[in-house]
Amino acid sequence: MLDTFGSVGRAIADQTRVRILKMLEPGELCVCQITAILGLAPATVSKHLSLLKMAGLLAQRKQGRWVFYRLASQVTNPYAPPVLGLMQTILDEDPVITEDRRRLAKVGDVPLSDLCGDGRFIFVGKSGDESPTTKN
Amino acid sequence: MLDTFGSVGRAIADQTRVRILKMLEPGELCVCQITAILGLAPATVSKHLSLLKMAGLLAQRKQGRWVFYRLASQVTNPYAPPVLGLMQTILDEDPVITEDRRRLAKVGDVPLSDLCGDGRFIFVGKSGDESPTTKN
DNA sequence: TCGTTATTTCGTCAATAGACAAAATGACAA
DNA sequence: TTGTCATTTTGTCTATTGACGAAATAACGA
Repeated sequence: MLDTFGSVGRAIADQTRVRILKMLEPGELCVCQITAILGLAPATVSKHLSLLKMAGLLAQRKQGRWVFYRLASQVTNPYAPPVLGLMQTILDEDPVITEDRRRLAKVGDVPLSDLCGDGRFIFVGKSGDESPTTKN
Repeated sequence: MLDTFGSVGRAIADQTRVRILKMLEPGELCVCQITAILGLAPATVSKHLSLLKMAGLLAQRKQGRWVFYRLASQVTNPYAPPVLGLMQTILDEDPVITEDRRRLAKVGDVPLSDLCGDGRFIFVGKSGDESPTTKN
């Protein structure tokens, strides 16, 4: 019980995982999209996603090679819904979160088949000079 | 903003700190009372209390040599109230929390001047064999 | 089948966190 | 003042966490 709550507590104790939860509010995203927005190594992102899923905060959907994550609607951890509910009421004005949203808007416009491909598509810098750069 | 929320997130990510928050629900407690219930070194408890206070979850009152901590009512961190509110609705059936409450009831009966005094009063074991033992 | 690609798992490393003892601080009491 | 006691700070140790690259896995397409 304390452990179950603890898994949720530890899940939201990390800035990167909070960013993931916030960027999934509008809807599901592919791992490569999340990776592109965060600018972290795929392995790192995968670990965070796995932890969030274990805590019952995220759910997973597999479509071919791609894996889509979304905020959990089915309750596997009784402490997940109130925490998810709280998260959705806060941090909307945070500069990091709004920047993530800006990147998310651009990511949404790029077909997955272009976006993935081993980090060819990476967002650099902040808003203003944030035109996506393409390797090669 | 993300940092401010992060301080609350990290605060509740630790089991010991959750226990502290739960045992303070009925009202303020002296550091030595909290220490007696937790069975941890005073320095460790002090660190946890300081962290919870920094996160805006606890407030402090000094009375002579003793320091009393209580759940924060004044808002110094905008994310503290919703989290404190959530905490008070959960974990009431958790075995660790209920055992802490049992110890709390006993601690309440002991005058502070007896309770403190360098760990003379320590709770051992679980309910059933939990008669407090007194060194000397 | 074989190669390619998205994701996960594994192994490693540096940074952080939680534990304690010892020392420092602050406050009462003689 | 001087001693005592509750609490905090400091230093140290170990365990955990978050990061990455490399290797393993899983799924598509030729």
